Formats: sequence, C-alpha cells, structure tokens
Amino acid sequence: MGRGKIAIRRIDNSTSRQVTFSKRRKGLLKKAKELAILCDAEVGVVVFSATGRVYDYASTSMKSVMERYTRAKGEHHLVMNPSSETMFWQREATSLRQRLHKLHETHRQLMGELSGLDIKDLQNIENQLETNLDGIRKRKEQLLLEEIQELHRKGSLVHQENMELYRNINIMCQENTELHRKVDATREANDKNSVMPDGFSKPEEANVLIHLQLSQPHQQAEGLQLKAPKLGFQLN
Amino acid sequence: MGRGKIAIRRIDNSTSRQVTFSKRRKGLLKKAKELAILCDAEVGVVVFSATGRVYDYASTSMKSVMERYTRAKGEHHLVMNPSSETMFWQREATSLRQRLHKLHETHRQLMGELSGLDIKDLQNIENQLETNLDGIRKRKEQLLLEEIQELHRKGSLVHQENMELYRNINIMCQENTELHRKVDATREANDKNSVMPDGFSKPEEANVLIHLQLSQPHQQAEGLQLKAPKLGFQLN
DNA sequence: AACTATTCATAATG
DNA sequence: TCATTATGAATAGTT
Repeated sequence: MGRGKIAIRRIDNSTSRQVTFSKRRKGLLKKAKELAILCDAEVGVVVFSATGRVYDYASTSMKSVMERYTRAKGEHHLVMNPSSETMFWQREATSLRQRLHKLHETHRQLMGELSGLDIKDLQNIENQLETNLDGIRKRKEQLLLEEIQELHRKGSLVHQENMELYRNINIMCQENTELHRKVDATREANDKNSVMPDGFSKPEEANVLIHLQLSQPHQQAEGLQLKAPKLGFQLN
Repeated sequence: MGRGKIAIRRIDNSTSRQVTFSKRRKGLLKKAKELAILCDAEVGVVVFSATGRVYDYASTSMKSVMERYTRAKGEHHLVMNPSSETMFWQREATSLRQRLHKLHETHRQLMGELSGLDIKDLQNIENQLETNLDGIRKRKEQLLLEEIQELHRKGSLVHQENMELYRNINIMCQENTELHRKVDATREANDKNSVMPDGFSKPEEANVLIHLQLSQPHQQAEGLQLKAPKLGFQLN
C-alpha cells in the first residue's frame, strides 16, 4: 500500500527503516485503538524501536491488560505459583466480568441502542418497555391517589375540628347572650338610663356573624396544616 | 476501507461487531508482525474480545515484552508476591461487584422495580422510558416503511415489465393478423374452396384473447419474482 | 466464508 | 520531519 509493494523483511536502508517504523507504528496504534472502540475489546500494544524507545497503547491501562493477560495465560508466564486463594478470586473476577458484560448488553438495548434489531426484537422491547412504563404510571398514580387521600383525610379532620369549634362558639354565644341578658337585667335593675357602649354586644348581631362563617367551611382544608384555626377563642 | 466508511464507535449490531472484530484483529496482528520484521522492532499485542477471549502476538515472547516494558516504565507492580496478587484480585472482584450491583439497580428500575422511589424519580424514569419507546417505535415504523417502499419498488418493476410484455404481445398480434391475412389471401388465390382447420387462426379471435388478458395486468405484481412471465413468446 | 466496491495506509518522492 | 500522491492493502457491506 504505497507507491509499490515491499517484501516483508528487514528494511536494509536505515533511514527508510526509521521512516517506515514511524509511519507503521502510528498506523498500528491507530488500528489498535479503533479495534478497541469498534468491537468493545480490551487491547494493549507495546512497541520497542530498534534503538530501544518504547511506544505503547492500551485501551484501558497497560497494567490491567498485562495482568489480565497473565491471568488468562495462567501458568505460562510471570505468575508461576498462584495460590488457590488467588485462583479463587481470579475466577470470581472472571465470572463477575462476564455477568457485567451481559447485563451491560441487555441494558444498552433497553436504553435505546436499536440498530441491528429486527422488527420482532423491537416489538419485544417495545412490549417490555410498555409494561414497565405501565408499572411506573400505575405506581405514580397510586402515589398521587394516596397523597390525595391523605389530603382528604387531613382536610376532613380539620373540617371536623372546625365543626366542633363552631359548635362550641354557638354554645359560647348562647352563654354570652344569656350573660348579656343577665347583665342588662342587672343594669336595668341598677340604672334604667345607661347606654350600650359596644356594637357587637347585642345577641342578635353575634348570631348573624356566626352563620356567615359557617357557610364556607371547606376552604381551609387545602392548607395541610393541622394546627387549629385561630379564631380568637381557646376552647379547651 | 470498505464498502463505506464507518464512524469509530462501538458497533451496535452484535453479529457485525463480531465479524469486524475477527477481521480487524487479524489485520492488527498482521501489521504488528510486519512492523517487527520490517523495522527490527520488538512488538507485543494483546487483545481481549468482549466475551473475554485472548488473542496475542509477540515478535519475541510476551514474557520478554512485558518484562522489558515493565523495566522501561519502571513499574514494578507486576512482580507481586502471592499475597498481594490475591489482594489485587480481591480488589478487582470488589470493584466489578460494585459496578455490577449499580448497573443491576439501574436495570431493575427500568424493568419495573419501583419501590422506594418518589414521584420525581418515577417521573424521570417514565420520561426515559417514553424516550426509548419513542425511539423503538420510530425505528419500527422506519423498518416497516422501508419494507413497504421495497415492495412498491419491486411491484412497480414487475408492472413495468408486464406493460412491456403486453406491448410486445400486441405487436405480435398485429404481425399475426397481418400474416393470417396474407395466408388467407394466398390460400384463396391457390384454392378458393379450402376449409379453416383451426379455431384460433382467425385474426379477430386472437385479438379478443389478448384484450381479456390485458384487463388484469396488476395481479402479477405481488409475486416479487422478477423473471419474465412465460407466455410462449420469445421477443428478443 | 467469499466477493467486491471503497476507503485507508503507506512507499516513494520532494 | 513534513507534505503530497500513486498504489496496493484492508475491510464494510453484501450474498
């Protein structure tokens, strides 16, 4: 692949050998990188020039590549005497790596890596996703419904409390009215020409006010707070 | 350097990834070998497939390459005593286990395990799934549309071919008619009292047959086969 | 696994 | 070392 083909044997001319080394080394490392990326492979390349310089590429790290290689080739190389415990962990790592790889593959498909799948595959994934989506939506709906129920419950409590309060207020009013009557009766008995000092003191007007408030008792239920509405009365 | 260029990123299709891996791995090892020979270099290449199989090339020996590399880089973690070796693999296993666990968790969520997620989490997952589902459906639709287009294309080709054939048949008919007329003329000239031996020899009847066939020219288009219909005529 | 159209790597050259 | 270019090798897509 050049101006002419060359035989694969040591290039005699030193300069040309050097140039070729530089070009081909670059090409080799590029190809190694492409292989790793394209095919999801772990790749390591080490090149020593004739002069002793080192060039390398590792898709992960050279340490990882060399250790994995050593393990894969087992008895051939550096580690001559792996203890049974080491072997156990190596097997464990291998098994885990395989499971990880497999799960990764499946996961990628669900996450939208679709090319290379035919209609049937796509249909299966679509069904799976629809099922999952359905589950999600049901769960979401359930959570929302629960929240709504909870709100209703709290609102109802508040409403009941309100009712109780209004009942108490009415009782107070009646007591009040009764008391006013007694006071008036007492005053009339004591002083028949005295004047009322306060517009709200008449029993009829107090009753009107209470009924107006009772006509919209639900509004407060949205407020989520369980503390008793402060109506200016403390009943218990 | 193939039928089309490809982007350098993981090949999605598993089959084609495998094929490419096989081809490029071979190419890489060949290049490594050539570099070593041509330029008098020491070269080592290690490749792990995604499934964990090992492929390697070393111009001298992998042991030599790795030791030289380790020396050159001044890294000595490769020369491990058995206990640190064991610890390395333990760490490796732990790391892998963590990654596996995490991925598993994510995956489970997508697959419908929803407990412990709040509305916001659910909303996120729902959106993700919807996006994926959308992608799936688009892809499916595209495949179906492509199939339909292909069918249309083939149908159209067959139809055109049919039209051509019908045109030719008509030409033949006219020729036939012409010939019959000549034959009749000749016969009448030779023997004014002879009888017609064949029901289809009359030009008018031949024309009727042709028109009947022309009335349903589209039926054949569904057959997908491009071979010319055998009508008993060879026109070219 | 074979084929082939294309792209890519690189030998030769300046 | 860098740039250019003609050439053959590698390989992507297809069968």
